[in-house]
Amino acid sequence: MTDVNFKPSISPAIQDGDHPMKDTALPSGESELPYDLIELLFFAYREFTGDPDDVLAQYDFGRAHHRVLHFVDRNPGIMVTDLLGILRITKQSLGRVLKQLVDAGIIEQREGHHDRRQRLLYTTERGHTLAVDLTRLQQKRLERALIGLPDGGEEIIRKFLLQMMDPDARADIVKLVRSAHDLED
Amino acid sequence: MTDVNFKPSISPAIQDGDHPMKDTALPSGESELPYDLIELLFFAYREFTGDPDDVLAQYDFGRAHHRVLHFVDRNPGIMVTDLLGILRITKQSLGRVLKQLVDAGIIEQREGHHDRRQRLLYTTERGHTLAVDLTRLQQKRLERALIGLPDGGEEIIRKFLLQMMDPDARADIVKLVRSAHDLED
DNA sequence: AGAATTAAGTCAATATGACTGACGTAAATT
DNA sequence: AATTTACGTCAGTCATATTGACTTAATTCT
Repeated sequence: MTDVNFKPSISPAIQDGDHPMKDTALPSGESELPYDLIELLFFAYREFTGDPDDVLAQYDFGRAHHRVLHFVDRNPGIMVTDLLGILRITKQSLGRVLKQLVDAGIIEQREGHHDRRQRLLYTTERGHTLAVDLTRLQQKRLERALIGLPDGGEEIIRKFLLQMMDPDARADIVKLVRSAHDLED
Repeated sequence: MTDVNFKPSISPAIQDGDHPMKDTALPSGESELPYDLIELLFFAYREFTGDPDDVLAQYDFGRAHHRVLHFVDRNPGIMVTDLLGILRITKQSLGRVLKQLVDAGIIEQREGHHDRRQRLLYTTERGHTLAVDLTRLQQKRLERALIGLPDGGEEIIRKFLLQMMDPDARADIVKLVRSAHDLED
């Protein structure tokens, strides 16, 4: 361990009261800005994506590999083009990560039957196992987060997250996510 | 525009039914894994962080700058050490980003009164304005996401996000986020 | 008063994941 | 036959992060 502060005091210095402009005006309703939700989203998402990291590190993989693995495992036989569309990265970016996953025996490519230009993507048995392991880590955190919510809480979370998407993107997302289709109000 | 697929069809090739192992077994209750929440979180967070990008690009800033700006604006007079703790990055990483923000007149550093080693961080007037502008972008998306949720929906979201954190980290987060303190169950 | 610790910063090298731009090849579509 | 699509590759770059070593100044501890 070198320089990094893992568990800091997190106590901003409120010692001297001469902040330049805070407390002085709040010109246009700034006090109503949803700072709490914004920050909670930041911290929650960081924790959420952090869980799989240790496991992935054992394979010399990173988050990019996780994302590819996840969506291939969830959409067996997906085309490279469609995967690029989901991840919104370039094929050059995908290329390196995908090659490493194929070389490691996590993902395999098969020629399309109807269209022989396609290299359809599948997880191998090992790859599927890894994908499920990582999902279970995230499942644990989600289950803890859902504890104590009122009835229908999970549905509310789902609706909230879906509505975070631009309206015209929602249909596509719902199609992709599948199990969320029951809240297409 | 070159190679990138911005609005793809997102329709995994379900054409050929010979997936290697899917639909064949589901050995250990995999069907109950919360794939929908996991994917919705991924897409929702991407949209959420994507909003400020265009504005930031005009200043030649990226997400790293946004995070620093946000937490400095929210915690005027914060110590460098505490900021490092919140962001969980090294001071070398912070160094470059912070220098650019200071050079651009977005953040200013002042010597601590009680401890002259400290370089307490404040947003300038310009910096504060930028921070608020970015927050308002995210506010818009959040408000759209909260539409149509039942009464107490926002509280449920807040509780969910807070419970995504490890229990021992929650107190610190609550202290930092402040406005969330009413749900410390 | 002297030693140890803390706050902040710097130099140097490296890794990861992304990007742009330009091309190439095979297969399908028009 | 011409065009488009699917996929891949070569080459260079950028943003953000890392590790490790070291310095300076100021505070705290003994």
